Amino acid sequence: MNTIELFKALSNEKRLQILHWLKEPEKHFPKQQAHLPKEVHYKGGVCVGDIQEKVQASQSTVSQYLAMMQRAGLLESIRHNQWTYYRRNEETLQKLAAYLDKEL
Amino acid sequence: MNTIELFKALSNEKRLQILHWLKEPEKHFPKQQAHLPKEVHYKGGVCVGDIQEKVQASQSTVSQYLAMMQRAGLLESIRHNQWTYYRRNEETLQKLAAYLDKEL
DNA sequence: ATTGTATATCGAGGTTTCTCGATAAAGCAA
DNA sequence: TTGCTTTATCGAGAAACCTCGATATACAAT
Repeated sequence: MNTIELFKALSNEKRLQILHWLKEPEKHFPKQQAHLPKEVHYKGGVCVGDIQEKVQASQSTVSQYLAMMQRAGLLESIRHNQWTYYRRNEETLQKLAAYLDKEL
Repeated sequence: MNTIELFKALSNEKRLQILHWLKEPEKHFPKQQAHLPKEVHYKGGVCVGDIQEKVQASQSTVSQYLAMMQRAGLLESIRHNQWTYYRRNEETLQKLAAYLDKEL
């Protein structure tokens, strides 16, 4: 867990918002995954396009934000066909919360 | 509590270190406050010079770091004579930890 | 094969951050 | 007053971040 990298990733309004939305994906992305058949359904994951539409930034910006958050460990992803689904990595978030609470 | 501002302030190795040191000031700044008489002693506060000596950065850098952390709410300060004593603002840290644990 | 869609990467311009030395301000000591 | 110490602020150059459009890649559909 690279704390600095994590705090940097969290230091941006839009990235923070994305992370927040992904806490309740079915709530914030109601029409999500119209593409995927249920059996392949990536639990809690939302594709880049749906996120982009909501966050109001260019496609490349959103793609880079998501990649950055994944590098920091905040998100994880899988690719299915042409879509990449991102969801939160709760383990990292838990660890960070514990670090803030106990060590910092 | 401005979350973005807080995360930015935490996104720097040296600032994070200072915050950490100030958790146990008597441990990390043993010869602290030789200047002050006990009755004026600012509990847990450490002066800029002592912090600068330990963090290894220029005087102006350290002064700016401390001011920035104070603006974000991570630190608080009082001035006594020519010294400014900085200590942690535990309330903000508590709130941030709670935010990370519950809301984020 | 060609076209279309979703995502990633590249290159670049503008903005912010990092960090410093120089200078200012504030207060103590002679 | 003059000088000394401590901290804050200013100005600036280098590095990092933000954000975009253009292009590349990967795969599906026709």
